Amino acid sequence: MQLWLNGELGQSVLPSQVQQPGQEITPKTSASCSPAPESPISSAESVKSLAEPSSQAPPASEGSQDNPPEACEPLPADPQALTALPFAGQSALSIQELVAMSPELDTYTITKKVKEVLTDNNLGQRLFGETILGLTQGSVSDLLARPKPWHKLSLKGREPFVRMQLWLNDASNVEKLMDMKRMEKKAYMKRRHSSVSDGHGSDSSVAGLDYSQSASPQPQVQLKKPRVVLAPEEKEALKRAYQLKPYPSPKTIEELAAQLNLKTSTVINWFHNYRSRIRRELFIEEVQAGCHGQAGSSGSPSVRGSRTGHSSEGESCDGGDLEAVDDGEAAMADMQDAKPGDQKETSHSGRDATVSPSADSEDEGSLKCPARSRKSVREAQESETSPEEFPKSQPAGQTAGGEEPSTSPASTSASIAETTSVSRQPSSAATPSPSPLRENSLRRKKAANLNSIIHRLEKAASREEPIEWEF
DNA sequence: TTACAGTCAATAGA
DNA sequence: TCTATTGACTGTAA
Repeated sequence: MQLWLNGELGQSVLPSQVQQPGQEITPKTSASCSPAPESPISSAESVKSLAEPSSQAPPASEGSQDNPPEACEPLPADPQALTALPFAGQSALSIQELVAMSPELDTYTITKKVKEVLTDNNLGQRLFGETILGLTQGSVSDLLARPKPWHKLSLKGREPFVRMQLWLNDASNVEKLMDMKRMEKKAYMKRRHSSVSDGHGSDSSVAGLDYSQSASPQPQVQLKKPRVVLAPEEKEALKRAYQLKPYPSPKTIEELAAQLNLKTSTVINWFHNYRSRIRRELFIEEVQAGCHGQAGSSGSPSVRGSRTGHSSEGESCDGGDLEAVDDGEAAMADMQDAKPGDQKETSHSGRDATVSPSADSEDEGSLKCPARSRKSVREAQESETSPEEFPKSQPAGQTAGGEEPSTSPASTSASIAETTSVSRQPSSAATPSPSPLRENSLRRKKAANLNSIIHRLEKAASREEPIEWEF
């Protein structure tokens, strides 16, 4: 059933965005079949287009006879199993149906394979994502770099993997993609040429229009709000706050926001994103630790270490990338002291270590790997502390769950404390500073202040009493 | 309401 | 030009 890959089926599945080689591809619409009102194309469509690059791709909607908005595309699932899925001829199953019927796939292996193929054939994530998955480059990058285990994925989250598997099922797909790439390039050159000869701006001008012009009169042009870029110090502060309390109360969030001079929504988003990304890192570690496929060295420190070494949350949350200690750290002393006898291994693992085999129902995979499930994470934290308080004893070196001491948030935060943000390249958000020296001292001051905030947070937590923030 | 999953899209770095 | 990162947003579930 290699759908589109193989032929007819193929037709109905590709995310269409890909349209004609020369045109702009607009991924979006992630959900293949879901009704995506505003989005121009459905992933389903784009997928399809892939199958037939320049062809007169039949109206994307065609397949959809049964289901709503897009009957969507039929996709094959797993190499073998997927192939066995029932497809009703052209109209086959919708991607969702396929996903639902798909056997468990090894997301790690799939992404690995995809990466290999893309690399070997010099195909970019953008093209692949937009044409095959109906996703943007950033999403593809993320997906390939940090695939979540199948059992942790929602149906929607499984779609890209099913698509990838389908794509991998047929070697000729690579060729098709390469053709597309060539065509795109050709089209690009053509455009470039024509625009140049026209004398007016090249693409950039076109693309740039939005911006430059938007600034102008255009009525309905709402200025895009600039992307917020948190300064290293701010991130550090947030990370520390996270170590103390991954689920801060609204009040705490407000206070943090006020202290950091950020919007509360930014702080909220940061916590959401951070939790979510940390979780993902943990999943990856599980896989890499071997608990995924082959049993075995489950979570050996070494494995973990190597991984975290570079991108794991550990790094992110623990500041593996931080450097110098800041003197203003005095305030953090407590935290450091509190840290669990140094049994840490710096990595976000503070959290995973915590996980107890307890079990939360997750399926096999998770059972084998002590990953903390959403529930367990929260339970761990909430069970011991009221939503309002900080995980009191955590600093003592135990994770909320109170079991394995290994890395604890405290230790992590401690490490963070030791390495305060100085040194990283000034983020765009940082205010331009007069001189390096001055900047440095300002930073130190700021860092000290942030530390102090955290320190108070911590104290408050241990006291269990709300504190008034005045820094 | 809150948290999360999944994404987008801006941006930085190579 | 491509990939990685990350703040923000949307939809969903509890």
